[in-house]
Amino acid sequence: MPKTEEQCQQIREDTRNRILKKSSLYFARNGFGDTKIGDLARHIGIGQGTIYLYFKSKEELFEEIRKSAENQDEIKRLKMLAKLPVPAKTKIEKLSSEMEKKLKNDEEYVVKITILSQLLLEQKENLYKNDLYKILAEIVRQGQKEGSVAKGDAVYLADLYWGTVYMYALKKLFVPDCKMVTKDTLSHLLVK
Amino acid sequence: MPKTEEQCQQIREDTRNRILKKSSLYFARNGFGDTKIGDLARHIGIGQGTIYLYFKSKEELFEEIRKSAENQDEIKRLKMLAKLPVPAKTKIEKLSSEMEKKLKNDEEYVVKITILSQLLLEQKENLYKNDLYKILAEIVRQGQKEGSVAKGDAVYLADLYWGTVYMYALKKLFVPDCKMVTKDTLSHLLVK
Amino acid sequence: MPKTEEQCQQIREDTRNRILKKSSLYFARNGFGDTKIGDLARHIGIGQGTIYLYFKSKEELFEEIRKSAENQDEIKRLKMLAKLPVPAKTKIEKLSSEMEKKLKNDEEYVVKITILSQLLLEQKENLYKNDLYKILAEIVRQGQKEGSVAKGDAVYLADLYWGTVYMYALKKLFVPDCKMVTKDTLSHLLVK
Amino acid sequence: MPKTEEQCQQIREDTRNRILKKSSLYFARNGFGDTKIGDLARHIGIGQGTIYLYFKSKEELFEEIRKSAENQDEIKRLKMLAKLPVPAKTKIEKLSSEMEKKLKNDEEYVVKITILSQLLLEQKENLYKNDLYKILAEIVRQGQKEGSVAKGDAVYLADLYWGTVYMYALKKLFVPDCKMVTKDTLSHLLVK
DNA sequence: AATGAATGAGTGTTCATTCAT
DNA sequence: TATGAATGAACACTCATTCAT
Repeated sequence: MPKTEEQCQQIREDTRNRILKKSSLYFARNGFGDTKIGDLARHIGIGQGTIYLYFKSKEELFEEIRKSAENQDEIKRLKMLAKLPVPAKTKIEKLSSEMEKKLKNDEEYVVKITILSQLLLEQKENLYKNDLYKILAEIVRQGQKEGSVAKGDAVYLADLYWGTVYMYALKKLFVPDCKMVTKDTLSHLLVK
Repeated sequence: MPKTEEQCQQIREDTRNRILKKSSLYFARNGFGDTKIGDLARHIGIGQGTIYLYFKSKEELFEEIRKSAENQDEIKRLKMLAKLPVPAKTKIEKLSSEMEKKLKNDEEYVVKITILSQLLLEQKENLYKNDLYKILAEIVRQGQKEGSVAKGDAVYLADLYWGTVYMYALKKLFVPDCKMVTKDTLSHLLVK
Repeated sequence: MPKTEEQCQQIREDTRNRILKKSSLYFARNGFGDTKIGDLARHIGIGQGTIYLYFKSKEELFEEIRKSAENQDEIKRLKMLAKLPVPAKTKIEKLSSEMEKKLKNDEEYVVKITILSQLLLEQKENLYKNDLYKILAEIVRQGQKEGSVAKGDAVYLADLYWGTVYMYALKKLFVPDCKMVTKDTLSHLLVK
Repeated sequence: MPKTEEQCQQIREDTRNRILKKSSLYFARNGFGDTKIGDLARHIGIGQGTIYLYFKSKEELFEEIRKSAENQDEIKRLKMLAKLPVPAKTKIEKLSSEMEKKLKNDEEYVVKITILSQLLLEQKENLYKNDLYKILAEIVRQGQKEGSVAKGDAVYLADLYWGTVYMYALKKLFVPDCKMVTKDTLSHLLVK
């Protein structure tokens, strides 16, 4: 007797997500060229052919992963933080605290930030026009007005901040038991 | 008109270095797996076969590049700096000043630091036992004694410092006209 | 409400025949290598797995189709025709008339003749030892004695005749609204 | 020392033609789906990779072969024949004589006509608008006026003629030592 | 020493077949 | 019995390496 339509739908959804999630770690660690579909499939725990039931090619799978790293939740959260009626210093400390936590515990987030950053690096332009940079720069400017943040190019400082986050994400991905950045270190990149 | 043995030797040496230099940029940008010998040869401006007159394999070429990134001049210079009879703050400022200059102007150095860092990331152990880390940590400890450097794990701080340098090297490699870190920012990662 | 054993048997038989019939058209059009089980199942309107409930493999299905194309009814009919106590000319005209009708209206027959001919072509030997050839050649010889059929190698003429039938079967299979051979044209391949 | 540009050009041209020629026989015999690149390469006597230096994919190679089968020399010759100031009967006899010779001796031509015919069959429309059909039909009409060709639809007769040629090409391709059509048989398809 | 056409081992992708439901 | 998701062997294609010139 055939499976119901719903069951099939569910199975397909699940498998697709499983592939995406497990692949993203693999690609983040090994890059595109060094990732072999055979190894990847074994790592996910499925047959090679199964990947091609869900993605047309290795390249499409990679793009799909990149797309999902680009999703806008992150930016929405940051926007909300930026709009809160609190001092910039508080915002920065809250952001740093969150980052510390995520970098420490949330592997999915670490992978996502790594992939997202590689995307930004490769775009070769607009790097600083990215929303993450623009919003953080805005907070920096607020902090400079309030006197809590050191003077200087706000975008430069936002760049320093996100760059540091990226660097520690990379480290987390590759170095087991690496030293992880603290919220204080992150905050002090911006606040006096 | 036959060339003298010396001339031949010289030509070989030159070609070899040309391959090494151009390749290192290519590998640093694309990684090992994504670098095709065909593309590389075209980028260098020589025939594919020529590469194999100078290197046994793609892997050997890559290793050669890594080796030259690992050379010890850097560490010697840092050791000498560490031994100078001056305050830690001065050492750190001198180091940061040098780094700023090299990151800005010396593409070869930028490539080198990128490759070296990738090596360290992939080693997965000993990261903090590397001489660069140990020596800088020593300077940090000196600074902490002298009261110019904030308290905290010296290795953590050394790691933060070199990580930041690496991050900006990466940025330089991928983002044209990127904002570059200043010697002050670098120094302030360590000194109060 | 459980079905009786008979009903089950009947259903199985029906499905099996449905697969055979629809597949034979598909195989005749696309050949073995270009026929994908997935496409075939979709074309039949059943699940891929279902085919394997009735046939062990793609190859067995194909063989089954070939076998049913090879069945001997055709030859029996021709043998009976050959034995009739009438002039060869009459036999040829009757045969041609039948062929015209079948080529025009009986798709199943068209498919069968196509597959059968491909079989004969690929056998690479014995082509002229096939019963169809031998019996028609016999009729041709009778006609030559009777003076109604042109002189010449009887097998050559039989070959010409069946070849022409095959060619129009092919045409029917691929070209919608193609011009179809007439009984007169067929007859005149043999009779003066 | 590098080969000269000319030499390379020549080698490339030669290899490309060799692949095309040998492949066309292989594809004609086995069809697209049953032709494995590995087998094909072995049959040609080159490495698998070599094929991909000259053709982007198996499909492109196949298309290239089809294209070269479609070339217009054939049609030009037929056009010239049609325009000659001689009776239709003579034209038909000359054409048939040529066909007999080519079918017997010119394997390249046999392959070409097979591929071309498969193309025509698969086009599913316009079959009778093809120049070969139109020109031969013209000759038939001339013959009918002259009284040498039997009455009837000229296109039907042209179709019968070319179909027979195709059928014998197929036979030649698959059946070794097959009986081959004579110029007389071909002519008598049209002339009284 | 230099080239680029040729190679085949290795990788990506398809598809006949199996299997859980 | 029927299904279609999953599988892996077979096949298409790529690319590091070789070799004739």
